[in-house]
Amino acid sequence: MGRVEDLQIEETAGDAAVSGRDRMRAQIVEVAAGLLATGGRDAVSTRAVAAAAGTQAPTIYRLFGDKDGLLAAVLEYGFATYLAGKPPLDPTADPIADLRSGWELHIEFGLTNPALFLLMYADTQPGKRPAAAEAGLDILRTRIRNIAAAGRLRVDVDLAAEMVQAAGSGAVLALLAVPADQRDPRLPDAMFEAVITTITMDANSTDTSTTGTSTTGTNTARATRTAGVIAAANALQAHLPQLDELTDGERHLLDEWLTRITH
Amino acid sequence: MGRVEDLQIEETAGDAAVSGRDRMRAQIVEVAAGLLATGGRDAVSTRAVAAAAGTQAPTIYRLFGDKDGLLAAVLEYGFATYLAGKPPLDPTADPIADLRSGWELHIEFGLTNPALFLLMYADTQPGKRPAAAEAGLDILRTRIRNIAAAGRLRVDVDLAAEMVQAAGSGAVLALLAVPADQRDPRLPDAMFEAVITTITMDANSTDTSTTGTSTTGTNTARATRTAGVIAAANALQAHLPQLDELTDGERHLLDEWLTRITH
DNA sequence: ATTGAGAAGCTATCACTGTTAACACGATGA
DNA sequence: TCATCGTGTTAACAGTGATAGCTTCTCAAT
Repeated sequence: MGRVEDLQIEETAGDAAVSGRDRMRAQIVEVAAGLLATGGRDAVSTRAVAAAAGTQAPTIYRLFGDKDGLLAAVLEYGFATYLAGKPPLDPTADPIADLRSGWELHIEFGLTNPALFLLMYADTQPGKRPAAAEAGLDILRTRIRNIAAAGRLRVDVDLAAEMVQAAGSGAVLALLAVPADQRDPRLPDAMFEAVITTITMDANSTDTSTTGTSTTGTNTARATRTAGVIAAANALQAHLPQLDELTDGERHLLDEWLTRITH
Repeated sequence: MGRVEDLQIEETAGDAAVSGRDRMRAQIVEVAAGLLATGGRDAVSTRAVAAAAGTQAPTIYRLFGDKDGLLAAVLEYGFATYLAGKPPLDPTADPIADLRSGWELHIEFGLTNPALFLLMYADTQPGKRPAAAEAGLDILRTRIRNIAAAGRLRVDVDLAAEMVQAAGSGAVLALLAVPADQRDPRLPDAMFEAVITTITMDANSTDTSTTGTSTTGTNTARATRTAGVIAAANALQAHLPQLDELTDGERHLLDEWLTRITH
């Protein structure tokens, strides 16, 4: 029998008694979040969490109802904690840049908290979406509404938000499904570019953007300039096995060059 | 600890014995697939599967190693079964239309088999992708390669395939996370539109236009393919001075090869 | 100050899970 | 004929989520 919990009790002795329950609740959530982050979902068992928090399994059920309640609390806590560690919200200069920052927030959250991210978007039984996912969607919806307010949104806000969220979760899932050293770092940017050009329209027909922060304009300009080159390289690469005019060695070398061009 | 890795050794043992084993294996997989479809992931327990298949739990471990092996077999079976019930593959008229049909195949698979879909794309522990997911990606990659062969692909094949897959899984996940009557039916089409306009270019916006694909003739397929090769080589040669990715020597050598191809 | 009520701790337990060991049966191949 | 190996079957082990029921403690009301 461990008498270790005396320390915690004395720690909270100065606080009000009502905070004892909240303290224990918070500690359980934090411990569970730690177990989830280090050991994945299977590491979060009621007994393991209770032991690490210095209590017993029934306490979890008294405070959270059941294990799903605990996981929901962990998800909410983890998401809120992550958001709290980030710039709370941008004022606003360019609404599309603001959306991009929200996008990057989501991507980074997924890549740094895979277990939480899976809980958030991929663990749900059909029909129910966790509150944290709804909160994330609200963040996107708010920023998209600013784009709409600027008169640059092509589709309705709800569809645009779902598209951004779907693109983000899909990109993160695709990245997570592959070893870290084999991930294509261009995927998130490419996905955002695809969605943003579909749901928005240019401010003017002429590119008046002077700030270098927006990579959209420069990338698009460069992309259209070299699109023909890349398309030609892709086409040649697709036909590579049929290039009887080249030797095996030449084909191999050409493949490397074309990959260098297209990537 | 599974000590059963001799699955492929007794392939040549006997006919009756092998068929008996395979029969049992197939029945277990089918039963497990049924349980997964009706009751979700939690309904697939070794005892439940064994009982429904008329055997005992240890049989599963002899045939599949462990439960993950069983689930992998179920996923493979479910995906293959779904594909078998669909038009096997299109010949080719418009490569983009072909990609769209592959896209719709994936979306429909996810919506009609949520549990399998989650197993495929959302259940993976970081770093490992199930074989069925790789197979699905290959379907997309093949069709995208046809777009590249037509000289209309803006980005490299791998990135394009990952984008399409990410957009598809993200869209399905977003749809599944919401009650069926609240789903926005425009989401999949909108996502495809976003991706396809980003990764491809219009047929007439490139100097490698392969309008010859519609030319008539007996050897149309092969003839147009070589025509596409030559067009791509010509386009690449025209843009040779802009290929900053290559050194002077490489550019010179590439020039010789392209000349050899086009002549 | 006593008391009563309710919250919390704690043990034991249930039904179930994945997984494995151990034994019995049957056919197969030498 | 015999030894072997695949298979069927039972039993068991270690954990899991979840509850019941007991004990202890706190604290406001009397």
